[in-house]
Amino acid sequence: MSAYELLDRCNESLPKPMPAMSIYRILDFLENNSFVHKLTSQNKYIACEHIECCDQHFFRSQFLICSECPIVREIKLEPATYESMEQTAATAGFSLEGTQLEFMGACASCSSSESGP
Amino acid sequence: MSAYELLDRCNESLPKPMPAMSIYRILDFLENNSFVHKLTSQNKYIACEHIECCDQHFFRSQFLICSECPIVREIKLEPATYESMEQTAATAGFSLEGTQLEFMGACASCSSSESGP
DNA sequence: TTTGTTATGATACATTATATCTTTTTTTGA
DNA sequence: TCAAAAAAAGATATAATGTATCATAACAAA
Repeated sequence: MSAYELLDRCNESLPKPMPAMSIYRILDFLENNSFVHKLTSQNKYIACEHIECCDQHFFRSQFLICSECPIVREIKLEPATYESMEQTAATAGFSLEGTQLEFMGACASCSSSESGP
Repeated sequence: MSAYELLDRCNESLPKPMPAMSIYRILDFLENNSFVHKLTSQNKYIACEHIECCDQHFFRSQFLICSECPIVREIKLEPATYESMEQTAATAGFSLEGTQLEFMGACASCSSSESGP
């Protein structure tokens, strides 16, 4: 959901309205600690899908974003795939620090219902 | 540059100010035809780096974005790399339609001057 | 020419994000 | 312990980015 959707959601259950700034500060913290990721192509934020599986995010993610429904999957990127992209970057003289890998497409249920009966 | 930076640039050499809407319409057209790409993590637009090398964009790009200077490189993604990501997506039931692959890091000249003498 | 369609102009507005200043809380170290 | 400093949170305003909408103009087809 977007920062302001989140804000509205919070305000439903809060006695006083929360300022937008707070949401952004909280999101900053959560992002820096990999509890939340930002989908930059959507300006939306999602909870880390691997938040329970390990203490820290030692891997890179690729995000699969369904164009027809709100589903987003966060998939661990294959190390070999990452390395190949890193290698390509190195060839251009770039040293990689971070990635933002977003894929648009149709999720399992949307792509089946689309071509369905 | 951002849409509004572009707007300002246009307005410097135009008799009448151009409305923002026009910039976005023009950018839409250019994007749809792969003359321009949007860097969603920056909300900025760049001219396609391969605009002269072929009639159409039959490849995917990865963007290398320098964190310290305005340099952005658009690199053709290795087909094998793309296929491996596509395969990972397929395993999760996703059919891929588009990608947005952005890499943050330091360009050749910034990474050398950083650790320099 | 008239009619329908598509593109542009213009304005307002919605959405997303940050700057900044104040107040509160926490830390710290004499 | 408690005052000073530092960090976090609250509050407000505003900047930056992007879209909706309606009127007008250009263009194409009948």
